[in-house]
Amino acid sequence: MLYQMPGHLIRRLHQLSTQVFQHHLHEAGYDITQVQYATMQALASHPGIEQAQVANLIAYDKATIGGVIDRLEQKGYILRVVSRRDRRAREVSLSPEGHRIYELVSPIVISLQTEILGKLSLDEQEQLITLLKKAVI
Amino acid sequence: MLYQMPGHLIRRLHQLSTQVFQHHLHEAGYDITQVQYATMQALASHPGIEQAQVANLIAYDKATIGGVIDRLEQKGYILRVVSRRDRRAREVSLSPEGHRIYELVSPIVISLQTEILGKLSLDEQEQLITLLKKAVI
DNA sequence: TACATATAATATGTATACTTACTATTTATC
DNA sequence: GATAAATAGTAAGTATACATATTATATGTA
Repeated sequence: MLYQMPGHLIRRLHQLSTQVFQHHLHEAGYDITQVQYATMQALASHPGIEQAQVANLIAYDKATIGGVIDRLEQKGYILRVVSRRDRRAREVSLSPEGHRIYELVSPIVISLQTEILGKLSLDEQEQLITLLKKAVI
Repeated sequence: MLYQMPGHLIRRLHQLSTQVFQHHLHEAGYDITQVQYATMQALASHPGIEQAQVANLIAYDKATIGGVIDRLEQKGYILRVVSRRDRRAREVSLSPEGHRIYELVSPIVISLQTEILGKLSLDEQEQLITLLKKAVI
């Protein structure tokens, strides 16, 4: 009966998704997690954004994003400066090195997405993505 | 483009699922997580099972399950004894109190499943569950 | 302008989630 | 029966994930 519950199935698929991601990136010699990639993606398309906006963009808790950004900063992939407009805020952007890594990693990330749903036909993958999008709107 | 990636969508849905679960159980006065419930479910249907088998049943890492079982034991919901057959192993089962809580909580857990997929029609929910099952087999 | 309210980020604490290493014990092999 | 290999569980370390509290700063209102 557990195996019928969406909650359980979603957890399993998330687990699988994380494993596929980690496996491919590690294989290619990168040490970047899914959430770190999502953050870099947000910064690539919105340079100079504030931390709180990063959290909004990728649907994360601000405390969680704080830690993610700490680690990306330690790796030298991110620049974080106090905003002149609002001294409470931190403006975050990719460093040149961060941008370079982002460009190198993106094709890998895009190509592994199909493998996450490898048990499904391409048609079913499309259906699932459509349903997932509708479910999380 | 991030919003097209299954990995990202799955993470979002997992996040939503966890929130719905936690909200309803907290509302009802229980302090039990999804994983703790899954563990109790496994023990309800397989009393006296070993920890490693719990991990297999609900698809978890043995180190993670060790921590989950620690916390359930602290709450008094679980009994853990060294196996006489194999002194490395720990046989785990629900305590009477754990069983009582499991019975009380189960109807709540079952009823909240639909809410996790609340944005979808019942038809779409069925479709999604079918696809998820196929994806994680 | 004083002060209440709101907001951005950090700090703290709890609970996953997994990896690698380690201990205790069992099983297989000689 | 001795010993190598395998297995069950724990320990330590890293990275989410979120709730609550705190600090610093900004904003709205009397």
